[in-house]
Amino acid sequence: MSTQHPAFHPEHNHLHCITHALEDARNLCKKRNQRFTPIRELVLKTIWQSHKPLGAYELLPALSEAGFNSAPPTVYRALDFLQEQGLVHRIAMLNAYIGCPHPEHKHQSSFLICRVCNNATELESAPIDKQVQEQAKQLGFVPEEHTLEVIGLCPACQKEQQG
Amino acid sequence: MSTQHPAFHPEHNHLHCITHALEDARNLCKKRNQRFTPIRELVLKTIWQSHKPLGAYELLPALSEAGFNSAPPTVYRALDFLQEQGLVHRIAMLNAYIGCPHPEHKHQSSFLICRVCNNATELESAPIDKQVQEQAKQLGFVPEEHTLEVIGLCPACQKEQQG
DNA sequence: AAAGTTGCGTTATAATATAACATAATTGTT
DNA sequence: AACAATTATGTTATATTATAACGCAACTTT
Repeated sequence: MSTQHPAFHPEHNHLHCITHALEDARNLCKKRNQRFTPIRELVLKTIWQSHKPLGAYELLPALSEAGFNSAPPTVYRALDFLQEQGLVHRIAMLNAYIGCPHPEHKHQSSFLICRVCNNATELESAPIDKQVQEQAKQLGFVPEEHTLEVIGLCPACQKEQQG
Repeated sequence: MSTQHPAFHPEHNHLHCITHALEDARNLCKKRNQRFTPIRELVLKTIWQSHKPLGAYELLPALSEAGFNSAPPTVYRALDFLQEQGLVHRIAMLNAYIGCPHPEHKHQSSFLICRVCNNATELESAPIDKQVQEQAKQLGFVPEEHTLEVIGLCPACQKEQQG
């Protein structure tokens, strides 16, 4: 479980998450003939510094420090690209962005988000998809994409609250 | 089905929706000892002018026309109240607000939203709740609230697209 | 090497939301 | 009814998030 959902396991080796995500991204972009430019890579790397969703403006300092232009359009363009490639998801409730741990296949976005530590973990979307399909079908609606965002308490923060 | 989910049935008598929603709101507020002030009522009524989610700034003209102050805080305060009372839901993907057709019991928010006509209909949340509970439990996460937002094509707009 | 496409720099501004504080209206208490 | 306490609204200013528009640079294809 820890390897599949490291967000709620503070003891995990996060370097693995980062390097794996960046390698994945490089490979996917190559396979798809998409350009994984330095800016895009840096934005993705910055997002992956933690499992906490980051706002667009929180990504600007990293660009600035690396000597790039750091006006909003720069980061929004990178985010658009990364979202198109499925490398990051946007969490609408938070106006924030988070890395996707399995970007190989396009899928819908579902997250558990801890309201205390802000860590977020992506859920398997298949079971939700099925539910959505069923209910939509009854109404004659054709679903194209969706987002599910769950706020609550992660295991670690539950313990904190008891103490 | 038409009465339960009028949003996707253009022929429905929408006056019923409006009057019913306002009556519901009046009764609920009385029961809960909450003040259903003219501003709050007007904002709710304006939201209920259609089944399309409205942005906060789209609500301001109605306030202005009725002679109220129409600076943003006015409408946001009304929206906060209405959300607390479960009379409207916020749709995060759209930064928009929509009336709740069954505000009696607090519940999670789930919507099908047509990307062409913008009409939105609320889903029964119980089945989704169950899914969320199950997946959350496996990770030791305690869900507190969630939103599910599905973009797609409503029945009417599917027909349009064929023609 | 030229043309076409894609990405980036830059400036300005749009769209959404909240902070802070004063005044008014309502409610509860004597 | 008068007062105090609470809740709602008016008002000004500003924070936060996101996009438009346009020119230049870098890559890609031929």
